[in-house]
Amino acid sequence: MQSNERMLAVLDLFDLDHPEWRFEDIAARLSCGRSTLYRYIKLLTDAGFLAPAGDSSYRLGPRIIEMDHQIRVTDPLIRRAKPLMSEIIRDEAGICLLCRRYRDRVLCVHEESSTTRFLSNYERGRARPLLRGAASLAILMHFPAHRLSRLFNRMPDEFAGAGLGDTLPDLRARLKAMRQGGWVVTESQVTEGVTGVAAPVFGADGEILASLSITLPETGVPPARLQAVGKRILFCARVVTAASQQGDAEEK
Amino acid sequence: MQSNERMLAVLDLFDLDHPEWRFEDIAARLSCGRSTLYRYIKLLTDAGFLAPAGDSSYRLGPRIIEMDHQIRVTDPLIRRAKPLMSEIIRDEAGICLLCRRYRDRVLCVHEESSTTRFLSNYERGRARPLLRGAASLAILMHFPAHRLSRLFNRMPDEFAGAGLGDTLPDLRARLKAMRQGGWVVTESQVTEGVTGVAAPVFGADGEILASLSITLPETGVPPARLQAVGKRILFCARVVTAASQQGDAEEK
DNA sequence: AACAAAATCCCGCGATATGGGATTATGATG
DNA sequence: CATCATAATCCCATATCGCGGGATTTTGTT
Repeated sequence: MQSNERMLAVLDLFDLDHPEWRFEDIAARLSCGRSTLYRYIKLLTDAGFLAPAGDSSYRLGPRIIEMDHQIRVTDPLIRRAKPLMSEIIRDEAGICLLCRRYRDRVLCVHEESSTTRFLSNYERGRARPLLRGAASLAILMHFPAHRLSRLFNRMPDEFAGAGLGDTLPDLRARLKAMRQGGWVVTESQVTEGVTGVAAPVFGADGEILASLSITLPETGVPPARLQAVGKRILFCARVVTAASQQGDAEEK
Repeated sequence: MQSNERMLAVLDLFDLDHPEWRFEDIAARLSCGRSTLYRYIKLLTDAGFLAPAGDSSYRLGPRIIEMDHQIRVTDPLIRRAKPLMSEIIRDEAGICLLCRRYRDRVLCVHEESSTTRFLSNYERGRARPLLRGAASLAILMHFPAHRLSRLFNRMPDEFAGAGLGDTLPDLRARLKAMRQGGWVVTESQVTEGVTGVAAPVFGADGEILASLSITLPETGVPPARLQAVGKRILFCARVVTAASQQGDAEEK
């Protein structure tokens, strides 16, 4: 299996820092023959995944926009969480996020914002480190043991750097303490000057699936208020979890 | 070239009406061997384009969300139009849309909404018929002659049904009249009870590229107000066009 | 019309994609 | 834990086609 991988590798070149690629640069990066690459690009362009951007350059294409809309409208997790998230930000100025695991990161898959908009650079479609920020930690603290081991052994320095522990037992103890709190609170871990409050959402199989969080546009939030926000977020996360388990049961 | 097409054909199965596919149904639809299809699905899943949804079912995956975000943040057309669109809906209750050609339809690629939210079923990522609605007509009226001929000859009934003309000369005359107005106004053509006002955006090559429009949540809008809105939309569309031409010139 | 660059076509052979059977992994149940 | 059914992966030889550099055509600019 080579050809299909190579074609998908073309799409993998596009990211926030390199949103547009010239033909020759793609060819050089992927060590591809000219004819072969023109063939891949023609296929991807015809399918809408790439779009010509002039001067033998290409950008990601409209089919992606269309497919993202399909996800937004039909994804069961998003549909279950959305009304709760809308209600959350009715009461609290901030941005409510639904995030899920994606590779070794956490991806925001839905966002609801109060009318008081403020700058947050964590929005739908944005992937973030798994080890920082409430939305991520709410997922990490429920990681299955073997997965956690594997991850820790792969990047111990990152765990230490994030203040999560220098050893695996240390890490486990910290995550256990977080779990017992039910929800996570962080300040300025991802975005300066904000407070994150997040709780876990589980899938039908009982494994960690996502997190529901709110980003408040301030730090130094009074404990009583944090408690109230945390309880609300936890409550709503549990509703989503229950809906997922019920929804899956009904589909069988 | 067969294998890559077949793999992309898997992704083409997913739409709003069929957001989730079972393994056997994909296999039956695409007349694919089991091993082959498992291989495709593994590749697409590993790359993030598909996600397992339980019971041998799959949905579109997180990489799409991520790539859509990349488009949203980096696409030059969207970036140029966005501030103008934000300003438009500051003055007018409604939904401002940026739409572009996509196959034989028109796709909404960006949306700005005033705080007074109302139901519109035309949103970012949603493709619409090329022959109905202001956003579409603003593009159609500037279609190059040969393209228009080809399209008309492919579906004359649709043009007649949309009230655009029974013959090609008739159609051309109507589109010419629209062009001379500078912008297009439609009522309830796509969504009941709304008025659409749209103007064309051209690319650096002078060809029609997109349309900028606003959807007002009412019909029977007084002519004077329509005139003012139309002028504003046209002005902003011209700014985007000029910015595109300038932007492309600067990049050379 | 001239020219340069971009994109497409050509072609034969070596690489690999294929698919059905065999095997392994997984999840549910008792 | 054992059993069983189903889902997913592996195997393999052969049929298919993907490859890439040169040739050719198309496109855009002057």
